[in-house]
Amino acid sequence: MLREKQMAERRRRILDAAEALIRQTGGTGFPMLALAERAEVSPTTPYNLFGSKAGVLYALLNRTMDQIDERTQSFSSSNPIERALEAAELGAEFFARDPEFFRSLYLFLLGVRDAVHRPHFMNRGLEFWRRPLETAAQSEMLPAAIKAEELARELMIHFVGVMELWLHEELDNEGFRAQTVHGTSLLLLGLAGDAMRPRLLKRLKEARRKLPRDFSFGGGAIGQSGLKREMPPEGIGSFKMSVGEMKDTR
Amino acid sequence: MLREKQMAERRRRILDAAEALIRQTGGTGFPMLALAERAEVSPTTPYNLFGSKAGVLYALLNRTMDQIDERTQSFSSSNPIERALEAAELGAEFFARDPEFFRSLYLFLLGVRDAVHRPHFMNRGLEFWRRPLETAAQSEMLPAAIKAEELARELMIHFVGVMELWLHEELDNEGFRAQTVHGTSLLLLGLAGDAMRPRLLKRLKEARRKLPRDFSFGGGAIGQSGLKREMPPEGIGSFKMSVGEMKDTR
DNA sequence: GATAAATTTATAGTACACTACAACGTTTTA
DNA sequence: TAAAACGTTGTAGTGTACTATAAATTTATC
Repeated sequence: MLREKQMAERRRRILDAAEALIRQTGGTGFPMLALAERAEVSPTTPYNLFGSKAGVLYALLNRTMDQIDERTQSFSSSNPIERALEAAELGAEFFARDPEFFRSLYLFLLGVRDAVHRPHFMNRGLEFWRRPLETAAQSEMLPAAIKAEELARELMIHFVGVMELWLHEELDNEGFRAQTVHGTSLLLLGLAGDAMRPRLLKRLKEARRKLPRDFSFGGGAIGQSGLKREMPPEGIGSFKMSVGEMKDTR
Repeated sequence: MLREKQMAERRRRILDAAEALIRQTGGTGFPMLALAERAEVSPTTPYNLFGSKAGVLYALLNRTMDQIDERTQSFSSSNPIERALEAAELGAEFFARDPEFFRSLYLFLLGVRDAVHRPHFMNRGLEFWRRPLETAAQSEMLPAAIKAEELARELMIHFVGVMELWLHEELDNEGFRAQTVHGTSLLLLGLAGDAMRPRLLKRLKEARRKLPRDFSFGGGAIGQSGLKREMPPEGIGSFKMSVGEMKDTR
């Protein structure tokens, strides 16, 4: 009993320390030793409790999402399609509200194979998109061509794609929100009945205005696939150590 | 002149070695020293030529895509919507045809901040989706609510999202293809005129049958956000070293 | 209160990416 | 042909995640 309580306490301290370090250093590049010191545990304890650095960060992400879960419980609209749009705005807003923190976390976690924490997290994401569509199943809102679950999955997939651009800074916060709403509207548009179409087209057009103007990514062509020098003009230093925000690590 | 030729030759050897090592070891976890040895260059040369391990891998990815670029140049259909569906199949097929290789590469590169190679690569991806829609701009195929560029971007975003699931093995090759076609159909459905709708609905339904049956991810709930033990039953060993396929590195 | 059980701690060690720098050899220039 | 410019090489070194293990400490049990 006491044992478990103390373990939970240590876990909490470690996650607190990790969050503080991310905010302080602006990335996940902090040494595990610094984490242990700040959490006032031994250097090996984070490994005992979370298995790896990725384990710590996934647990932190999950905890953070717990804290905000309440927000996503209530939708003001009674129409499934409207609720899906609400979810899109809510989802984008959630991450865009704390960009440095989430970008750091995701940039690290996206490239990580983690069979422990990731499934929980992905289920949670799917659930987030499924909820607004719940009543759509029995209502006549959705045509027979698709099930609510299938649509939820498409909405999540789109969101993941937008997120991927956002966290690589190919999309700013404004673009993140706009692109999410834009794609969500577009995905819904194909299924909506004539009654909802005008509403969705309106949302599409609104979001469209806030989409990034230039649809290309910085940099551009750098010669034929490795036959020329593909180094940045000002030298290597500028990107050498920016790999996943980590100094060396993994 | 000769100098450049030799440098290109060294680059080629390094990329060849990297590809061979990935196929041999089934991941990107090989040491840079092994890469240098296999390419018969000094340990520091890959850093001189590519800046980092990520640089090597991005260059390799780009080179690989060069080799297959021809394939994506021709579409058999004259209808933009049909061509977009062709692109969806082609895109999924391209990666699914060599899953170990691309999964390794992406799992590493997704989590990496790289201002040098990534923009080139993303532009290339966008171009891939833009091409089938090229003639859609002047034709009456697309409604005024959206531009071809905007649609191309949505298709790419969706593809990126599907890819993210696939490379984390939350989608197998079959699911990758089906989900890509499914989402592409759905995105197009909202914009298609009445003439194309039946065709798209048919594609949607076909793809739907091949979608994964269970829409949840393995693992599932693991207790309240880090207050309980979140370790795998059989111990830590099974995932400790699977972080991004790298042993330590970055 | 004494003993057993479990887990944290401390320490030392491994493997790796990446860096710095001086010496070398090769290519280019004059 | 001589000299200069340049990139590669070799080596040594830094910082990091992660591991192994034995000792210490804390908790649970009798």
